[in-house]
Amino acid sequence: MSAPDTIAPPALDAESALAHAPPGHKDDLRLWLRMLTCTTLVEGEVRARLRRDFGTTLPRFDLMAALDLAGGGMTLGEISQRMMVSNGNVTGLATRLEAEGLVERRARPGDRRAQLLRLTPRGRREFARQSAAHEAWIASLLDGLQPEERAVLFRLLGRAKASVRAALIPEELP
Amino acid sequence: MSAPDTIAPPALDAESALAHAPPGHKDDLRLWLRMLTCTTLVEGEVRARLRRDFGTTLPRFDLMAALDLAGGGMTLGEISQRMMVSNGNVTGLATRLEAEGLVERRARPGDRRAQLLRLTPRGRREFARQSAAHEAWIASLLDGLQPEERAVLFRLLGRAKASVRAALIPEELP
DNA sequence: GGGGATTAGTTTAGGCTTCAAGGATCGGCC
DNA sequence: GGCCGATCCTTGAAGCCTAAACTAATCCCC
Repeated sequence: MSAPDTIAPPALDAESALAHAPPGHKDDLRLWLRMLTCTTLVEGEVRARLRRDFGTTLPRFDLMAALDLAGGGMTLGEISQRMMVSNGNVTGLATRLEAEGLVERRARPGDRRAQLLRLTPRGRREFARQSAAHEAWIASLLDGLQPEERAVLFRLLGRAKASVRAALIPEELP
Repeated sequence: MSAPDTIAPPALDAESALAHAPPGHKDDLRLWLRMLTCTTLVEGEVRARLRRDFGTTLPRFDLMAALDLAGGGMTLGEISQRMMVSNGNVTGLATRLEAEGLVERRARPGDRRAQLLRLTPRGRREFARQSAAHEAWIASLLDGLQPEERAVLFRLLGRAKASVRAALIPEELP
């Protein structure tokens, strides 16, 4: 018998590395790792392009996207819920975007605790450019899928999302 | 006419917020946002549980998982490729894990540039505990999916991954 | 051998992110 | 009116992450 081949396989990601693992109850794990790989690939590419083409970052873009969608401004708390990040995180992002003149803080009438964040005109212009490019990037990255595949994938991801939320929410009650 | 209702809709995530946007070429965008939401939900829960139950973090766990799978140790470069993160990132993670006695650096025979990273016995024990819990968490989060749904989702995510890689790789040639 | 390109890893500066603690404000209840 | 708890936001410490510049070692081709 020749020497055992212990050279690591040239796997590119964790999910592929697990592809030849012994069978077991690891199907869910593989599914999760594949989803994560997929997301990481897209996200990394979007980050790189936002930086290269617009000199901005994904969190900044996400925050501006939220503001753009909600025409009337949002409080920092609403933003943090929408972006699924912590409060303090949004504080910092808002501060940097404000310093760049892309968003502005405004007092919310009748509540001196809260502040409404909204895009400045310049912020709106900037975001419009970024948003158009972003949409095209995503479309091109998913270009290899057939229309029906997209529809089924969309539906199944919705089912997955519901499954995760159902497993999550009951535990979050103190 | 009464005052306009400018209160933001109570959407929980970006994808839901987009659900009633005007139709257009935004299907891909919605698909992507749904995938991202799904991933973010799972990832956030895993992070929280790793912290709560084991006092560790997801990047640490991921690095140890890579080492555990590759019995003979991996170089920092291999790890950074597998985890799809930068070189410098792995340097820092390895340093922290080494300080905790969970991994150890070893010279690679015949190449004084590279070093092999491997789990210490204690690291292997720790990871075994964490890994078992992690696998159960994932299974419980995806519990709401039928077996056939999982199979189809797995296949379609594979197609999506291939699509993204195909759109990516040609551009990375200088 | 010697020299240039390549590869492995570290360092640095800056941004992102969380958790936990704290300050300010609001609302309701007596 | 005055207090108590809840809500909104900020701050601070620590870790994660990247890009870019750098050092050290190896490879290779002549």
